[in-house]
Amino acid sequence: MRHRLKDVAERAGVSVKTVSNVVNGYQHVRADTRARVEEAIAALNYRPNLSARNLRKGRTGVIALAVPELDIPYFAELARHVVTAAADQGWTVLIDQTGGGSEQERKAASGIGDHMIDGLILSPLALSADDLAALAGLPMVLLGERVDHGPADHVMIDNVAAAREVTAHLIGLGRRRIAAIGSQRTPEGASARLRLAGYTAALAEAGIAYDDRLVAPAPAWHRADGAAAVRNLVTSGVRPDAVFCFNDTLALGALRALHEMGLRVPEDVAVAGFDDIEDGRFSIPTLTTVAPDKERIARLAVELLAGRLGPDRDSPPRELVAPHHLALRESAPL
Amino acid sequence: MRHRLKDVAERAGVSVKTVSNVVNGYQHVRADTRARVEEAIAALNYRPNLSARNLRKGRTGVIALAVPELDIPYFAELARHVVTAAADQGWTVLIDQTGGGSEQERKAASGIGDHMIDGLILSPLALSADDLAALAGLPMVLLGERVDHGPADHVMIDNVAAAREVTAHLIGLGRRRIAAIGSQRTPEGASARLRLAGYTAALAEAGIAYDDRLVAPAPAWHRADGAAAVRNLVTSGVRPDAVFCFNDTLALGALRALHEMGLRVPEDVAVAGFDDIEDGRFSIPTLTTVAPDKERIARLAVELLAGRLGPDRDSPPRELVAPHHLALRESAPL
DNA sequence: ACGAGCGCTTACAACGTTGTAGAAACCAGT
DNA sequence: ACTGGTTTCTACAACGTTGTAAGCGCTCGT
Repeated sequence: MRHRLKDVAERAGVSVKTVSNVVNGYQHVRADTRARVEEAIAALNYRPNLSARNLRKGRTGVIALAVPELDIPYFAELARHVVTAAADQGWTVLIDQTGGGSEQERKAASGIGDHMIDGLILSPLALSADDLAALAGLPMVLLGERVDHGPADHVMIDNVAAAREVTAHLIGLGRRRIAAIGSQRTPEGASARLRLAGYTAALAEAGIAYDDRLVAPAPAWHRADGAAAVRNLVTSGVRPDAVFCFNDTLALGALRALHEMGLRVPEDVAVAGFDDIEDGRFSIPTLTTVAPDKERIARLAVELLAGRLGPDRDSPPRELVAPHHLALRESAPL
Repeated sequence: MRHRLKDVAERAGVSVKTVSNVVNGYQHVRADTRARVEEAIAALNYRPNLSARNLRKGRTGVIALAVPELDIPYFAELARHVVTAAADQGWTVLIDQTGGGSEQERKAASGIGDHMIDGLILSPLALSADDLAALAGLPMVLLGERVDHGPADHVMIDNVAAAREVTAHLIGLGRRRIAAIGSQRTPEGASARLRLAGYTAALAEAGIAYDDRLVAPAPAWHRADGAAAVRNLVTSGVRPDAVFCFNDTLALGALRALHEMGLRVPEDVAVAGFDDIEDGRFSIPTLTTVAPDKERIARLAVELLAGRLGPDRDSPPRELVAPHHLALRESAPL
């Protein structure tokens, strides 16, 4: 059923290597020989055995993408773009779910299918720069905010600026009691820290006093956490007139909780998120959010990895910043 | 930097095969030999080369999951469960995005990374049973409704029953003008056909006349399609008092469109979906839906595939039906 | 017609691993 | 010490591919 070069060679009456040459597009093969070989390949439905090829070449043509959770829309959308960008390089993407745990992430980084993958695009939550440095084995590109100036290539957006812009937009709407949802004190909370920094910067610029009762922590960034945070804020008597959620799923949860408590969005409370996931374009109301250029992020990551596997093998780590913009929708309109 | 069995063997003063035996947990290795080898493995940070192992064993420990689109929440959630279930078997999952195109699906089925994967879990949209039969090369498990009694193992839920139940629920709420959104006449529309059949069956049981103006096609099953279908229905003067959407993203789009047109859910129009995606638990209003047991579907698929790779290699194709239930929420409450 | 040169093809070895078969070492029990 | 059996270890070959280097045969210029 499954044939090898040898079978094709016998059928075409040539050597194994000649078939290999045809398969690999080697130039110096006589036209009629090539035709005969190709006929045999077609007849036997020959497919190269990649394990063998990899063993020989030391390359697999497979890269891994490791994200915390696949069913978080942001990562799913990102994954789609990475798969597409990788296809342009002729790569297949093996997707790994780390669950955000450091052990899982370490496992991913130290070589999922050891030698099965040529490189890794990792979106780390739990691992620190030091952890990662210890895992230098595999060519790696990091996504997101976790590790700045780490030991590996790195693609991110300017979180502080983005958070500042979206907060300034809420201020521009005349809101003064702006809550921030999603703060985290753990070392994992690098994104949270940056976005919080942007938030406070915008407040400072507008001369609004920082009130830490308006800053709500969220252990994870799921819808349920956003909803819980809003309920806490409102029932504890802090009356925000706007909410900046550190990602869109938090914001969708917040919308839900506000609705349940009879508060109107945006009239009573304006809401803004971060990530621009598809859901936010159809929620009720639609969601104002920071829109990172995911397609660009994915493409940059893949290109950086391609560099690492090729000419830039030993160049110093690079940090690339992808653009973002504000998507103004109903929850905090223009 | 990267070491081989041979390096470990030299350091431990044993043969290559003994190291291999230690790595593979072979029983008959003297305790002190084993200790010496393990010390050497640790010292050199040895990792087996999977390409070589695969070449030798003919197995890769990698299976592929091919779905139409990763950023459709249903598939993302399913993917998460498949990855988890596969991990229990010691497998890694390579995720492939077919985009629902027949060419892509064929490519996936005929061997993504030829010889790189041991088996395939495919959620086909475009391929027919005949197409698939031609691709018998790879052990395969199909998900969903596309191909009944096809040439491969198959996991699904009882779509007709589920659609009948949810429609009956809407009827039970006193609704009589129940729209169905998502019908498709193309061969790709197998799920659509089954769900439509359940819908009509429920109408018939309740003695409600079928009105084909209430049945709206949807080219794809995205939020935008659901929104467009509802707008069409309402502006064309058909006044439904309930809408059964053939999946949840359609339903979320429908909620949005109804909201935009000033219709209240569920008071004016009740809405039900299909899939029980996370979004539907936080939408405004929350979404009544058919909840397939995704975790079970994933586990069954992985187990079937494990069978195919093992003892049941040549047993006839099996069809397994996973359970589902109705999740009653605000959009069409009890 | 002959050798140089080139185009085309091939044999061989190697990539790192494991299955097979058998050798060597060990352990009683006589 | 010797046998028979078991445990522990090893040499060798093979998985399917491609790089190397060399071989063959053709063309062409003289």
